[in-house]
Amino acid sequence: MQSDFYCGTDVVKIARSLLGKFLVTKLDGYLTSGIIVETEAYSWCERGCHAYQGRKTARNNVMFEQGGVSYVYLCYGMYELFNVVTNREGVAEAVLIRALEPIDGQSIMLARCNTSKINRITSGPGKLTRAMGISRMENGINLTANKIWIEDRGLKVKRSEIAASARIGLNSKYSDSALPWRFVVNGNLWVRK
DNA sequence: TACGTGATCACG
DNA sequence: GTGATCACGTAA
Repeated sequence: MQSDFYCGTDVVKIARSLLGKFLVTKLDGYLTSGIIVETEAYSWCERGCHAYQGRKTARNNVMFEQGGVSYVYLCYGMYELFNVVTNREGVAEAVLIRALEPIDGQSIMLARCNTSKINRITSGPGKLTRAMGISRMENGINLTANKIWIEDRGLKVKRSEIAASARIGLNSKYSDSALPWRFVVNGNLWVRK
C-alpha cells in the first residue's frame, strides 16, 4: 500500500480495510506472505493503547511517527507483536495484526517455527511474527520499503463477511476494553477460536 | 484455569 | 531501585 493509505485519520476504518490484504516480509533473505484475517485498532484516546492520552515512552515512540511504519514490541517476555502505525505525525494510532492465512514461503515459516504442521502457525499475534521473521529489529521500519509491506492483490472482503468484537487480552476493569475494535473475517480457519 | 517470562513504566 | 502489569500461548 502507498503512504497515504496509512496516513488515514480513522484507525478503526483502516483496521477493517486491512482484512484481505497481504502482509509480505522479505527478511533473512526469504520472502513470506499471508492474508490478513484478524486485526485490532488502538488509539491514544482509549485506555487499551500504549500511548493512552498521548503518553510517549521509549517503547512506543514510533507510534507518534507519520503512518506507514511498523511498531514491534515484546509482550509477556516472549512474543513480538507487530503493528501498523497510522494517522499523521504526532497522533498515536496503530493496528495490531493478529492472524494471517499463510500463502508464500510456507516451508520457510515452518522452519522458523520448528514444526512440520502448517496448521495454526499464524493464528495469533505472537505466532505470526515468528513465522514471518519479524522481531524488534524491525521496529520503526518504513512499510513502503522492501522488508515488510502490505499488498492489495485484489481480494475483496465484503462488509457482511467481517465481524467486529471486543479486543483480546485487555484489562476488563477499563470500559475501553469493550470497544468493538477487533475485526475478523467470518469463519476463517486461521482466526483463533 | 494457571503460569512462564522479561521488558516496561509509574512510583519514589 | 522496586513491583505490578502486560495487545500471548500452551498445557491441563
